[in-house]
Order: sequence, then structure tokens, then C-alpha cells
Amino acid sequence: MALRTAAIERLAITDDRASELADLFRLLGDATRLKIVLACMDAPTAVGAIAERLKLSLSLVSHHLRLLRAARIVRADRQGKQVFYSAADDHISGIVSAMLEHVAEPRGVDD
Amino acid sequence: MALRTAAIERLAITDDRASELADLFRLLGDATRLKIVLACMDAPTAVGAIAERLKLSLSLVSHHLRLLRAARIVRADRQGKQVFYSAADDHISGIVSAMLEHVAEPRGVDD
DNA sequence: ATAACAATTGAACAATTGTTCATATGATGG
DNA sequence: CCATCATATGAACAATTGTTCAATTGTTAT
Repeated sequence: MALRTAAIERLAITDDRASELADLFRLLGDATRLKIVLACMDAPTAVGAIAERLKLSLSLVSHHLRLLRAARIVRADRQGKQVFYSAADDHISGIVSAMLEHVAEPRGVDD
Repeated sequence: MALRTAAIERLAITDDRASELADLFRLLGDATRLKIVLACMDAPTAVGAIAERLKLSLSLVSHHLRLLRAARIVRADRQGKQVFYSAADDHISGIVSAMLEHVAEPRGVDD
């Protein structure tokens, strides 16, 4: 039923709404940024820890996190000097999971 | 359980797999391309019909469809001179729906 | 106040990408 | 075979975007 509702909304989607959606997808559409999302999806993680785990510069991680936070894909919680990031809600995890399933699907014979 | 499995995989995600996922998200991350996906998601639609409905050039629509088809986000079915495009599977619709819900969510007080 | 640690920000550059225009391919009917 | 319709492709340009380096802000402890 949730799918049916979405199908109806989809028919009447405005350009603004499409752009809003696209913006979110685009943020997940960079490998580095996606890995950052995945890294702080399991448990709240500090910027430095993310950078270390993924072997990325602090600056780069912070830049990406700012974009992700602005889009409410992740949320920031300051705890002393450190800022812990985590997934903003369950939609994101669900979306990533669904895409993982899509990738895992068997290829057709004609491609 | 599907979520739990995905969560486990997430911990051990490789760089290649992250890039593969990101590529898919990036394709949905352009407003024009996303509208094309939405346009042929409800029912199989010919290239010309999509272009007309969205008021885009045939060339542009075709270029985007080629990328979407290569990523198996949409599938192509030739019927005479026309080629009808439709969503490749249910994952895509589910993903778009989930993102629509994410957008529809009430904002927090502090942003 | 100062030092040290953690994270953020701004500017600049290289690389990627969306769009357009022109041309080509494939299918159908005369 | 030729003309026409429908889609696809290639090259080129403008615009966006990821990354780096340097400098800055915020927080805690001495």
C-alpha cells in the first residue's frame, strides 16, 4: 500500500520535488561519500575515526559530512571535542539495502 | 532479516562494491534523468513519448536512457520502430518511494 | 591565557558530467 | 530501392563537483 501511494504521488511529481529527490540521490552517488555514510551507519562515529578507518583526510571527510548533514542523511551529535555522526533515520539504511539487493540480482542473458 | 543481512554486508563492503552502488545512486542523482525514470516507471513508454511529456529533446532523453539501461535501472523493449522503456525491477520503485518518504518527513526544530 | 586536540571552512585546481548540435543507424511502408 | 519515422551515437562545450592545502573555529585541560 505504501508502494501504491508512492505510485500515485509519482504521477504528479513536480520539477521541484524531482530536484529535491535527485539531490539526495546525488549525495549517495559518490563512492567516497557513500562509504562515509556506511561507516557511520552501524554506530555513531567521530569524524577522526571515520577518516582513519577509510584512510581519508580529515578535511575531505568533514566536507562530505557537511553536505550529508545538510541533506539530513546523517545527524551530528557533539560530545566534548568530538562530533559523532550517525544515520539520520531508517529510510537511508533501507534505501542502501534495497540498492545492494538490486546489485546482487542475477544479470539477464542479453547484457 | 533482509535488513540484518544487508547490515552485515555493509560492515564488510569493499571499495569496488561501494563504487558499484554509488554509480547507481549517481544515475538517479540528476533531476532530468530521475524524471525520465519516473516517467517510464508507471507504464512502458516510448522515447518520443517521454521526450514530449517532459519537454526534452529526443537526443537528451536517449542519452540518459542509455546510461540507465546500462545500469539496468530501466529495460528496453523494441516494438516495431519504437522502443518502450520501463523500470527494470521493483527495487528501483521501492528505492524511489523510500526516498520520497524521507523527503516528506517533518524537519527537526534545529534546522 | 595558552597549548593541544578535534573539526570546520574557504579558495583553487583537476576531473567529471549534462546538454546541444549534427550525423548515423535501424525499422517500416510505398 | 528510397523515403520516412523513431531512436541512437559522437564530438564539443559549459557547468558542476570532488579533492587538496592552508587557515580558522570550537572545546577541554593546564
